[in-house]
Formats: sequence, C-alpha cells, structure tokens
Amino acid sequence: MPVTNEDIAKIFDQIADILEIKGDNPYRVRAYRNAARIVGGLTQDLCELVERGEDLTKIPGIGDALAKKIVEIVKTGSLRKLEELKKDIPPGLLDLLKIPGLGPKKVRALYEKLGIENLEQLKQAAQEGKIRALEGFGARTEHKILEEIDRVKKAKSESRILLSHAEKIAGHLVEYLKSGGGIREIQVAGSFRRRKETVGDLDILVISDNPALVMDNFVAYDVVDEVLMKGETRSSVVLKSGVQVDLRVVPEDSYGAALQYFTGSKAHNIAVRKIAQKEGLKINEYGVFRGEEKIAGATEEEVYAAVGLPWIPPELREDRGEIEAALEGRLPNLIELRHIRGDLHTHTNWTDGHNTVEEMALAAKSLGYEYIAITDHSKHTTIAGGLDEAKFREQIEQIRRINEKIDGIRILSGVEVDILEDGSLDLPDELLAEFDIVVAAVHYKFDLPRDRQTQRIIRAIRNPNVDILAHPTGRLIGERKPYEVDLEEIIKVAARTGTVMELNANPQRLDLTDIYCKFAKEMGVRIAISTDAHTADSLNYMRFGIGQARRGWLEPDDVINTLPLDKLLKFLHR
DNA sequence: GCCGTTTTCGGCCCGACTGTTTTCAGTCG
Repeated sequence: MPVTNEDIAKIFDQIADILEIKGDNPYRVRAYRNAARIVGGLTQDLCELVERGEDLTKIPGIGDALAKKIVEIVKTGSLRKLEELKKDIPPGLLDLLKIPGLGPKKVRALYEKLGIENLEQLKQAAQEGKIRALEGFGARTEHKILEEIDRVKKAKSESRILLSHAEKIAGHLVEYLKSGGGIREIQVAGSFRRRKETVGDLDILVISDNPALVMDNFVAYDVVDEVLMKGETRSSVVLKSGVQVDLRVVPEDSYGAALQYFTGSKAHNIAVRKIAQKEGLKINEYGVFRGEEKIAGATEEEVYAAVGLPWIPPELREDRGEIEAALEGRLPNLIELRHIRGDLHTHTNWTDGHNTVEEMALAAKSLGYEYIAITDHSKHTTIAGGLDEAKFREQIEQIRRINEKIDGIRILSGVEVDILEDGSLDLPDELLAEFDIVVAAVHYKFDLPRDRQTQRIIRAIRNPNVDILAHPTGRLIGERKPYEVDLEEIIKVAARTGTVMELNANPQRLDLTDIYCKFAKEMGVRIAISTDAHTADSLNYMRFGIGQARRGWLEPDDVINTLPLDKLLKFLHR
C-alpha cells in the first residue's frame, strides 16, 4: 500500500506530540507541526515526487532533515526516528493530551511521577486520589480529569461537525445572544468564517458596552452543557451537542484586529505577524502597534494595510500562497453566490428526488437562476429507481413541454449516467447525444484498486458525450472515505478532453476539495458547482459549494454555471 | 527543525484564563 501524504503528516504530528512531552526544543516541535500541516495540504503526491527524485526542500517548511525523513517514510513505510521515540514514550500517553487542561508538561509529570501510560491508568489514579497529591496538581484538576476522561474516550475518532450543522447551531446562538441585549456587533469567526467543510468549534466575536451581561447570558444559554471558563473578555462553553463555543468581547476600536486574529487560520496569522515583525510592528487581537503606539485595529482592512497587504478574503487564509499573492497584487477575484446562473445537477421524483420537474424549475427560478439541469439517475442505480432509455425519452419530452409552458427559466434535459466498472457508460451514445447535458458518476464498486478506479474514470471522461464528472471522489464527510483514485491524473486528462469537474455543493460531499479546485484551475480545467439537489429546498446548498470554491481560489470565469444560458449551451456544444 | 540581499547562527507570534499558587507556570486558541 503506498504511503499517502496524510500518513506522513500523521507521523510528523506524532513526533511533535512526543517531543513536546519530552520537553524538547519547542521550535523543533513547531517545525514538525508546521510540516505536518503543509504535507497534509499538498496536492502533489509525495510518493511521486520522491520517485521522480524532486528536491523536497523546495517545499517551504521542509528542510534537509525533514526531506530525508519523507524519503525514508516513502521508501520504507515507517520512520526510525518515530520508532526510537516510541521507546521513550508509550504511545498511549499521547491520548492524555486530548484531555482539556492536560498539556505536555502535566502529561510528563503524570508519567514520570505516577507511571501513568494511558487513559485507563489515568482514570484509576484519579479514582484513587493519587493525582491531587502531585505538585502542580490539585483536587480540582483531579476532578476535572475524571469528568473529561469518558468524553475523550468516546469522542476519540472525529469530533468536527459539518459546516451546515455549524450554521444551524451558530444561527440559534447568535439570535439568543442578540435577544439578551448588550450586543452592538456580533460575528462568528474561526474556521466557520473561512467556510471550512467541517468546523471544530465556534468562535464568536462581540462588541459590547456591557461585557458582563453578555457573558452571563452566554453561560446561561439553555443548551450549554458545561462552562469551561468564564472571564471578562473571554468565555468557553461546551454545548449539549458536544460543540465547544468560545465567546470574546472586544472594544470597538479593536474589532478588526480581533476579527482578523480569531478568524485565523493560525498558520495565516503567524505568516502575517512575521511580516509585521520585519517592519518593526506587533500584531495582537487589539491592534497593530509600533512600540506603544496603536496604528490600526478598528477594521480588518486597516490591519492588513498596516503591514502593506490588501484585505484577504477569509476563505483564502490558510497560508497556501495567499500572502505572496497579496504582496504581488495578484489575489483572485473570488466567485460569489450572486455569480451563479443555474444548477447543473439535480434530481426529481422520476428517480430518487422528492419534487417534480416543474417544482424544481420554479424553485430554481425563484433563486433568480436562468437555467436548471434535471439529471436523474440511469438504470444501473436501481436503488434510486434509475431510468432506462424509454423513460429518459419520456422525460425529455416532458421537459420540452414544461419549457413551453413556463417562462423565466430554461430546463435542460440531462442525466447523471452511471460509470460502469469497466469505464463504459450505462446508456448508449445515441441517447447521450440527445441530452442537453451529461453528468457522469461512479455509484458502485468504490473499492477498486487505485489504478483500476483511475482508469475506469478516465475512460468515462474520454467519452465525448460526457460534459461533467460528478462528485469525483464519492466521499461522504464523516461517513465514507473518498475512494482510492489518482485525482491529479484525472484532472490532467480532463484538461485535455475538456471535461468539467464538479464541485458538489452538498455539505456532506464538497468534492472537489479546496486543494483540488486550485489544482484544476491551474491546469485550466473548468468547474461546475452543483447541488445534486434531491429536493427543491436543497438547491440552497449552493452556498456551501461557493464557500469551497472560494477556498479553492476559483473566480467566476473558472465556473461554467456562471455563464449565461447561450454561452453555456455553446460551451457544451449543444 | 527551518530560515536568511540587514543573518549560515540565532532568532522563531501573542495574550487570556485557570489552578495552584502567594507571583506564576501551564494550557489554550
């Protein structure tokens, strides 16, 4: 099994954890964490780079030492250094870091003084009252450990929530806080504002003349499960849903600085502050300072301007080249929801959708769209009631009639045709040529070997009738992993065949991911942002696709459903 | 461990809150 970039990132993170517990140089620890983040965000497969003998030290954050380690991991599947470190520190000890309040120093003390090596032993020691006796620990800490330990064990896997879920939680909480009074300005920052596909916790920022009132209201919110901390300017709670929410109250003239600070990402902020440092400036959540003098802080624009940068859209703030682009004046003009003129992947009650063709069309019209493509399943997807050729011809005819009947929206007759195991399609070419648009997708045999899966999809997109490759990795966030496939290769082929890649806007799918959006753009491949709506209401998923597209640096011209109808049809050669 | 037209050595982002303390280290974001 080839080593993935994620495997390498995980190894570096583990090393960072262990070094931290050992009390190693914190800057070395940071270098490993930084490397893990960078490796995880690369589009290019490190295995391939190593195979081609590329110079890995060209990757920022990777020096000689880490480059050698990457080569070793790729060639042997493991890293001697990590194996050595594991001899010093039992692996179970790393789980202790997940308990809030326990950091590397405390974990080390528990290990050295009490011989605790894992969560189970920690629980036992706490129950026996041994922990409160340790220097630097007390009864409260011991109590807290007992409280948290089961929660951590339970949530050991994945605790991030979908952005769509976060929107609901944040929406309610913001309304509640507003109704309690004392709020002059309120905004959700963090990864939520960066429109990341999943959100770990919510960061809410408030301007208030009465911080105490806001904080009191916050901790009294009826779905608060636990108050982690409560202060004048900062409080944290865990909601019953398990989501952590941090609330910060800042003065008005610091709002921009605080918003910038708490929007992150951490990596982006560090990069910005490094620039500030070179200019002899200091940035914190209260503003930009030259010595004692505050020179910016009320707005984000001001903060960026103070360090010589234009305002950078939150979705780009990942330290993936946006700082360099900003410095050189080549930030993209990112796509916005208002640019979208239609939806190119939707379902109706002809198959597994809930609404009629007409209902879907009218819903699209009410969103201000010019067109909507109806793309029901083909017969192989039996579970969805996929249509055969005769049924599709009936549907095409129905769509023609409805188009005559209603104004202000054009319904495109389309299909989401199954890509069969050998890469052929589930419908004959003659029929495919009759549709306005053909979307092709994999719906079964997710477990083919990487090479066969890749070739399967490449064969499908080489069919000139195929316009769009839908949900190209088949993942369902939190439920189903993406299937093994060489997406980079597929995108390269798509560049030659003129095939469009779909960014599926369903909040649980959102493939292409941001990094592949950016890669596709760089390869000159166009994107369709489509909702895959199975109900009229879920046409509103478009905003999630837009968020991901913006994270992937996409501009209106990169996305085909920003085209007016006539240009779209021309693009599709129909 | 990374990085560098001010540096190949000496830097490396910054502040709030908590608990255990009597002035602060550790943790967290």
